[in-house]
Amino acid sequence: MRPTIHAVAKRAGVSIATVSRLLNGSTRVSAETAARVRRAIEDVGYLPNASARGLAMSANGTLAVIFPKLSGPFFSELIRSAEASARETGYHLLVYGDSSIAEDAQERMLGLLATKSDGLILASENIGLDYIRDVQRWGLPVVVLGRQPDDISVDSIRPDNVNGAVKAVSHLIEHGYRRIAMITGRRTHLHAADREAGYRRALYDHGLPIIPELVISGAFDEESGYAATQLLLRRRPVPEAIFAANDEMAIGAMAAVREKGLRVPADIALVGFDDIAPARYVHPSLTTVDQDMYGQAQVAVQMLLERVNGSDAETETRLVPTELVIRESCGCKDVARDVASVV
Amino acid sequence: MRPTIHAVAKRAGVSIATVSRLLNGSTRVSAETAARVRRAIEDVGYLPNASARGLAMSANGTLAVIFPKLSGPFFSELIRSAEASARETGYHLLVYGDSSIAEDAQERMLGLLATKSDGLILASENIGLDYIRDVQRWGLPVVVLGRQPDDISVDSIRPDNVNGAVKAVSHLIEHGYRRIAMITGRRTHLHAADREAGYRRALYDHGLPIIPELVISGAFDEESGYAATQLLLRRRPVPEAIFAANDEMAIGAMAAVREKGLRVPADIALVGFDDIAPARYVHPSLTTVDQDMYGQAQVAVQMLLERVNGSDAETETRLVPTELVIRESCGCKDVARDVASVV
DNA sequence: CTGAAAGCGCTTACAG
DNA sequence: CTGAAAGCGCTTACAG
Repeated sequence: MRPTIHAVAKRAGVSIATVSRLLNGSTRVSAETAARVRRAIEDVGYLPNASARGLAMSANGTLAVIFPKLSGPFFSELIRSAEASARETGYHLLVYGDSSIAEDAQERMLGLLATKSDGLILASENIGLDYIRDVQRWGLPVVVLGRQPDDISVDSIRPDNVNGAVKAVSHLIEHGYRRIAMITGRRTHLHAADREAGYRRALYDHGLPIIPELVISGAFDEESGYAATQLLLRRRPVPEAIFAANDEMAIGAMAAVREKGLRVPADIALVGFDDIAPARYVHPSLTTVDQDMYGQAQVAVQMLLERVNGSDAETETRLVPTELVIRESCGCKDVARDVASVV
Repeated sequence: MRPTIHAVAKRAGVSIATVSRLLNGSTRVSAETAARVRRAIEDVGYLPNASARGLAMSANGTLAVIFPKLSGPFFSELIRSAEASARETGYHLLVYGDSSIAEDAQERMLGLLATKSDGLILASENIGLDYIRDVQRWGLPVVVLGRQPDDISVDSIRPDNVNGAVKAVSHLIEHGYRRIAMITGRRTHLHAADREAGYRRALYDHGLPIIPELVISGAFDEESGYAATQLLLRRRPVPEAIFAANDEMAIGAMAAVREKGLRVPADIALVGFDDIAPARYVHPSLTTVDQDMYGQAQVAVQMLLERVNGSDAETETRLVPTELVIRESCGCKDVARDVASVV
């Protein structure tokens, strides 16, 4: 039997109300009594029961995050960051894979999760709007990360795609490249539209024309980046540089360029977006834009806690700054001859 | 106000005991009543309160994992796998970074965590034995993953390092290499001793001598792998292959070999251990041993649940099988000329 | 500053 | 099969 607040009270010769007050930082406890109670807590080895506390306060001091099938580093930054932020503010973090949600009868899942946490970070694209609505209807604050729920009023966080793309393309322009192609994605894709907008803005700002035949749509995977690049390489003159809307497509592009017997960046420079793990290890290493998942998760927790603490401000989308990560593929650095880039 | 069990009972015209029985799968409810209660639950949109339930049952249906500063893919496999296994058995998963634990006054941290979960997976090397003892004293089942707590009786999980090393070295031997060096670690390192034992066994099984000057100790990082290899390359004759006790050291070794103007695997073959993310992306890609973090986490949850469910069997260490991942650095495949390995 | 008591929302013997 | 009631371990007005 674990010691309860009663054991502490008995030992200290006070009522449980007093113990509780001390525990909850109330000042309405005399110094003497406080000392005695603290000793008693030590003596009996007391730890407050979270369920009892949760029941009494109707709050459980826990946040939940539903995580997606992200690639490794994104995933770990997401969880690490959310956990660290939660911890800092005294919250605990519950995690759920989005597949757990999708498979179960939503009701049940919702139920369990909804009564176990005070707020939810939804970091997956695979959860339907209905789920969000259910959670909201239940009075659980939600914050969405990495997707764009248009038809619903909910707080969300996203990387500053436009500025990231502007930085990437401006960097290429500053290298002296003028004929810069882009591999984009469907306009409906959360990030594609904004990254393309950034591309256009950078060209515009530097007085360069947008050449429609240099903008090709891919599907955000390696294969489509490869295919798009094959098309781009048939344009005359051949583009001097390619900006891919994500790293997967950039890596596909790299393969296509190589296959043509051309070199990156000597013949064609290349910049991606996201800074996924392989970006550092491909050869040449890929210049790209970091979307700062750590920062995004931090902001997510922060926004969520505002809601948990009762804010009823209008829902909003918070943009997290993106940063250019300069490596070899843009032509800034000599391409290493061996594995040095990973040593 | 969220609906409670009373609202359901009222609507269904039964007592809350009956609702509770239905919810908990008791069969002692007539079909008619059950149907009525189920409807009522739907109608009022009822979800059982986890805190109340936890308090009444003195169990909260939650497992906790303290995670380490692992590299990306290990980390995500650990969390994903633990979450999936927990979910399958109806448990929720709470996560904590080990730094959260280390910094706080242990008491508080322990307190919060201990009353919020029914069992703990400790996947970090950075937690002192005292912490484990405290948790155990509190009656919370613990299972340790990825470390070797000698002085304490606790269940643990580890990869089958010996057999992994045997496979790796045997593979090199089957390639025809005879003069096989090893970069190992301090004997006190959890994995080093076993991996070295596997190396020795493989040589022994194939009737090959163990040449002391070909076994050099590193520190499980790239730098020491690099340094150890520089030494190895001064041996005469030069080793035909190197088995590094982990991938970081193997990658360091790769750099050292290259720097000497030698080629991997043509001049010196190389095998690592762990299958970290870069292993796929270095050039040539690294043959290595997968320590199956997903499987380890699965077994961890399973062992933990046995304890949670009351098992008082002797504590034990469960070994999770390791598997050889054949890539280019052992000489099995032609080394790709470009980024094809990542495409 | 402190205590007695009600209440948070469940589960589960105990009767019937 | 079903209900009344006690109890899980806290918090928090309400008095004093």
